[in-house]
Amino acid sequence: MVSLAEVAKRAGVGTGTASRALSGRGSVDEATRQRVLVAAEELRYRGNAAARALRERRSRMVGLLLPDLDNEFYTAAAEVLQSEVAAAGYQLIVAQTSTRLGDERRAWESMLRSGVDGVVHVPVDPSAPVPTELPVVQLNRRSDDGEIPAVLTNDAEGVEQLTRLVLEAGHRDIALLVGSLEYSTSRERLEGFRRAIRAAGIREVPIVDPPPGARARVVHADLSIEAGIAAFALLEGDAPTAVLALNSRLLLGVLASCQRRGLRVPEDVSIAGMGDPVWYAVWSPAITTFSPPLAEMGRRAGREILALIEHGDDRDAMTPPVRLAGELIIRDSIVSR
Amino acid sequence: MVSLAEVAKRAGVGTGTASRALSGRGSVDEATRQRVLVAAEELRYRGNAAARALRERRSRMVGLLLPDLDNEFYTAAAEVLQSEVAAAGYQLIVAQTSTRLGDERRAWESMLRSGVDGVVHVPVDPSAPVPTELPVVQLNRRSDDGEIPAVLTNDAEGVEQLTRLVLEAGHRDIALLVGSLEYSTSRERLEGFRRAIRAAGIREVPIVDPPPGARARVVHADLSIEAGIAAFALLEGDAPTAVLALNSRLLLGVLASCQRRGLRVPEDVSIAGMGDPVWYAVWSPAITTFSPPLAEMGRRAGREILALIEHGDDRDAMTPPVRLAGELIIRDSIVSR
DNA sequence: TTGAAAGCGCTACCAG
DNA sequence: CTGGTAGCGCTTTCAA
Repeated sequence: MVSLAEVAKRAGVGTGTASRALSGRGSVDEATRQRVLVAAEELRYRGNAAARALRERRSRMVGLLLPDLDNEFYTAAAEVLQSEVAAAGYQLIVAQTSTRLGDERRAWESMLRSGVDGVVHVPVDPSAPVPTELPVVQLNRRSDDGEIPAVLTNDAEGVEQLTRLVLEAGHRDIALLVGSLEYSTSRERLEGFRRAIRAAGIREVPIVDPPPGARARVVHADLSIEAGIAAFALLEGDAPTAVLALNSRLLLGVLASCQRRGLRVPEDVSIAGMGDPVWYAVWSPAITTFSPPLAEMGRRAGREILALIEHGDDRDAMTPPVRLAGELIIRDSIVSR
Repeated sequence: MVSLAEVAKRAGVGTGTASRALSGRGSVDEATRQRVLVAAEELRYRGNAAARALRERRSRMVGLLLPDLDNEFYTAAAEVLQSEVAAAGYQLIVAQTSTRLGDERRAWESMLRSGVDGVVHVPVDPSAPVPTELPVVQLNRRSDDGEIPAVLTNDAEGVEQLTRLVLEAGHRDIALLVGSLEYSTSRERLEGFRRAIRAAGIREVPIVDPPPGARARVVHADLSIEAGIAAFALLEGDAPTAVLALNSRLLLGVLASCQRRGLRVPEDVSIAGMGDPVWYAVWSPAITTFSPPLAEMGRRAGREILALIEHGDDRDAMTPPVRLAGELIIRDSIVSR
């Protein structure tokens, strides 16, 4: 590894001058600067990130803490986030929180040890404390601690709209498949759902022995195909005419269940989704869905964390959370009754 | 940030002893070690990664250079790779190569500047030189430079099997949709395809004005839905009875095209895919596909890069490339003629 | 077993 | 404008 001292020697200057010439900070005679630049070029000088980080007390690295790298919902945001921070000269360090239980704490620890300047965080356990010693921006979901800056979408309104769409199509026997209430997103989505059904005068009924008639059932499930199948099985023999499955894997589970039982979509069961993985639009029927602006959210989270890092703690400028509106995409999976 | 010196002071020892107590290297009296451990705990000592990296001349960071974070094909491997290196105490730094042209070079530069100890690389431009100053393991594809260790799947055999499946179903008018020949994967897949059709006595014909009869057509396309639609359009009016679309987005494009033109799958057009995104199994018809062991590949790439980093340059031990066999998953999208 | 001290490569300060 | 130098926090000799 070629060091600054070697560049300086070759250019016939001191390390201080070489440093200033390369960084552009402080004044250097133009001729001298050129000599240094040439020497650096010839030696293929790249600098030593660790030394710089040690001296400057900042690493120019941003951490991304997410539940799961293999999830189009997060990676759609991560892609843009990476570009955003890279454009500002930062590296992105990625760690996953939920491969095993207790991993969120562990992931935070290793993030902190790595010396990142700030972290973009998709929380899993909303009650877990979030480190206060460095800038943090939460993405998509938020912790119970409402003081942390966050970039979210309008989950409640989105699901409310989606539900209204179903109601307006004449459905009166509706099921909602949603994640654990632990998540702020699930709570907000449920809230949106309830607003819509209440406004339509429909009551929420228990899953076991539900009374007949106009009704809404809510099932909480893990976000997997299997959980979607299991959740739909709970409605067994008394299937709703419309299902809102607020996660692509849950939705896939519902789709699989319908196939197995010979229920046609959307003729027998209308379906609405959340997010917009590429296959939604091509499925037959194409899936009607509420789609958060994931790319925009990733970009915004990147900008916010960079701003927090570079302009220090004007976090007041950002709380309360940024809400970026999602899009209601009406396709063919909801049919009128 | 609490430093080692502070821990040492609190424990009443020198920094050297504190360092040895914490790292476990070198001998320390058990009682002293306990004092240090307690002091570190009380002070919530985390250490300074930059200082350690500077001193030890290694950062305990691994880079991952991939075309695109928003692609289930890579992220399926990335997820496992991240866990693997994290378990060994390494951080994963991610950079994307193909958001804009020339980005691969740029991404490499910033990787190198960041001081990672090694890089797992999914090459985009196979002719671009790969840095030799640090360990590199290529994943899924390889550069023209055959000396670089790589973790691949058996693309050629896989596609050959897939093609045979189609042939055995009686198809004699087949199209292959595959990526640019630039990619080693595409070349290998094409080779597998050709082996199979040759063995069956079927000739490859040009896309424009193809002669009728038993024939195979090959279309190269970008890996997007739109490109899939465009590629299928090239076969316009003279559609094959079976299509191998060797990428999930290309396949989605074919599916979309078939829908628009009222072609039924698989009755009118049989389809075979590559990879295994979650929706393949639930689609109707469920997609028959050749699925590389992405998780296993990610794990292996992680192990190889760690081995290269920690046991130095016994790269000879690994070249030639590791091939992990994929799985032929027979479902319902290919029908007999 | 232990403490003192050198030095990793860099930036920023200070004197010239 | 420039070179010398201190010092960021750590690990690793080296003597004691």
